[in-house]
Amino acid sequence: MATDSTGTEQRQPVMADVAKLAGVSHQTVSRVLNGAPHVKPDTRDRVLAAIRELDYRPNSAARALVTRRSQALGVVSFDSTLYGPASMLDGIERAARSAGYFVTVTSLRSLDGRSVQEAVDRLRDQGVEGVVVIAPQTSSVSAVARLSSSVPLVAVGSGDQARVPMVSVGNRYGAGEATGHLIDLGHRTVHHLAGPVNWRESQDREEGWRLTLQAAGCPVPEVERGDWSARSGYQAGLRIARLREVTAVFCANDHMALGLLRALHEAGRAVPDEISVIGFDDIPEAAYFTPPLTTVRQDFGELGRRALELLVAELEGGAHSSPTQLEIGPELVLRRSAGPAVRR
Amino acid sequence: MATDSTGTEQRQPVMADVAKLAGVSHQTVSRVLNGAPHVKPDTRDRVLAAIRELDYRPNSAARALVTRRSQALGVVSFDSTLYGPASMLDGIERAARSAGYFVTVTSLRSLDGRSVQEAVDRLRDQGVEGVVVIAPQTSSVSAVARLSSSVPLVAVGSGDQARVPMVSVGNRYGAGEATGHLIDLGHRTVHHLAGPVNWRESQDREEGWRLTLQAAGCPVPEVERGDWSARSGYQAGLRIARLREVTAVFCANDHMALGLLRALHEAGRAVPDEISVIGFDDIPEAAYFTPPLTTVRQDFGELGRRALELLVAELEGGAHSSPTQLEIGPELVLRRSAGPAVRR
DNA sequence: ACGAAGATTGTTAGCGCTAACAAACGGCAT
DNA sequence: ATGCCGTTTGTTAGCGCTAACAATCTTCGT
Repeated sequence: MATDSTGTEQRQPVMADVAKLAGVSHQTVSRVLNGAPHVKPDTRDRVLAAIRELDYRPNSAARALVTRRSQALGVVSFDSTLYGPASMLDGIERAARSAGYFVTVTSLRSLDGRSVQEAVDRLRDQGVEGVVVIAPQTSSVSAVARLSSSVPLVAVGSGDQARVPMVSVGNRYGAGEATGHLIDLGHRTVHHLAGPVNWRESQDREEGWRLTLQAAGCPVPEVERGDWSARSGYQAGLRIARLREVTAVFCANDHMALGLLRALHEAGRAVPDEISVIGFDDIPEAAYFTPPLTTVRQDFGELGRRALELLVAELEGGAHSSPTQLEIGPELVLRRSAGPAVRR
Repeated sequence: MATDSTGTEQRQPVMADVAKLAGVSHQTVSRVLNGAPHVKPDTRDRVLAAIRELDYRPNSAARALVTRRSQALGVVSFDSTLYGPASMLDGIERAARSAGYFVTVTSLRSLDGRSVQEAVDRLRDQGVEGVVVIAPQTSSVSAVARLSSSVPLVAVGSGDQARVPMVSVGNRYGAGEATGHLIDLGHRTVHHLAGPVNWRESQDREEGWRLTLQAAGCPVPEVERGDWSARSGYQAGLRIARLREVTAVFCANDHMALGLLRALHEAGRAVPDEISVIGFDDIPEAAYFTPPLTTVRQDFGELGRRALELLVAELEGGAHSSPTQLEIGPELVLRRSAGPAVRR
């Protein structure tokens, strides 16, 4: 109708334009677009040709309005600058794309309950069909658990307390592996440089460490604590370097281990000859630390992928047949920063 | 109308429901929602109360359909696992949020023209109002330039060849600073560990290095080349360690510098006493390398933020008054990995 | 050759919202 | 009181698409 109003309209073509050009009804165009059955090949070809000729693009808002499906999923992430969250996001996005969804992200600086709730609401208002929350802190875990959300939601993080589907890594197990390895190496005990108290992953790793120590009958030393950053690891390292009895340290993540390594180096304490160090994460740089870092690898990408699969299953399956709590096993990667205890 | 069909409908409330409850027309509800003038405070309050009572959420698809605005922007990123892209994405998202937009991401593994074009198309089909392309490779830069896109588009990357608005860091300048610093320190010349040839940033940094060397009358040694990874830096380092005449190396990024540091250490070449090393990026870990890395800081977050501002200006300004090519100045950060040349 | 059962296409009615216009309501100058 | 103007509200049309159903055309058995 508008094609002839001024003659040179250059409005985006709509389905009706395609229909007219192909000599069919708009519904038939819709059928072709959606792969509906019962369209004569000949007709389909004409429609397709018309679509190409006009460079027609379906309007997603109109489709979303009537189908009530936006093809969009939301991700609430925490500081997506960090390697972990960034990798998970990446995994999520890839998996989403291959499942036919778009991903809308929103990155939080703080993970208190209100922020998470707000972010989820915003996303939901935008029409996402489901949400993945990258929720490592305990506060956010409980926030997620409390979420009065009307969208399907999956959490990636650590822990099993929340009442939402969640995929996480076996932090206790990984910490146990690392600690056990050091004990096997002959260390009398293993010190621990932990992450922030209010992070679930930090708690789990600490617990894994403690339990393993106890099971082996080793004394459980005081925990040093950092905030995940290399800087905090360095500061903790300064303290640890002064403790002559320390021969092995398990760090809750690689960044802190890096800082620790640096502090130890400055203090003239040789790694691994005097002190063994093990990290957690296996960031890509870990193999090039001085010395190369023995660490516990976790596959963040896989984590994200699984979370997304869970969400999609919930979205499309309807039936909640799939397990609602998933744990991915981490893996100890041996490098040079941990060696046998040597008594001098 | 549906509230009484089966009695216990639990369909999401729509504007009409709110209108009925507040005793006004749906248009008035719309007016309240959109802050239109000429609504009696009393009426507004009643509408607001009804909205709260029903927990009404406007349907964004319906709004997008009629307003032709989706409130969504797209980001095409390259391997958002890397620190740079991840930080830019983060900056973009934050800026977008505060400007009232959502961000839909799609992360590419390869940045050839077809992939970029496809990604932009996908995004556009989804209804984004504009797109930011994080486009560091030359192939993608030209791809972007060629993009037959009907959405406003801004690129973040390096270079000024493309015909699209772009924000980038002063790679030549930064490389010059680093190289100049080493020359000032008394080094006869500076070697260069470059990035992949087809990356624009790599080319620019190399050019900055070369020009500075030439300007100072220094010999320009053969370039070593890596692929940005610590691993490739390590391998290049193995080669460099054998070259006795090398006293200073400028690395095109921090990760390669890390690998180089490790190789040098293994080869027993002291940094900075025997060889000085400077990186580029200033990733958070750089300060904790052994030794702490002197490097050129670039503010990725700021880059993303600026790109988004440019896009929003284009979107909302209409008038293309703002400069269409922006460059952010990097900054040399002095740490311990670079020191005076010492002749022994 | 006739009707039933598919196959294929068209028609109609919204999805939930905003834009545009129309109507109703007040206040105030005359 | 009368009419004019600005304020406040309501009514009517779509936005571009899909769902549901109606209409038409084939094909085939008998």
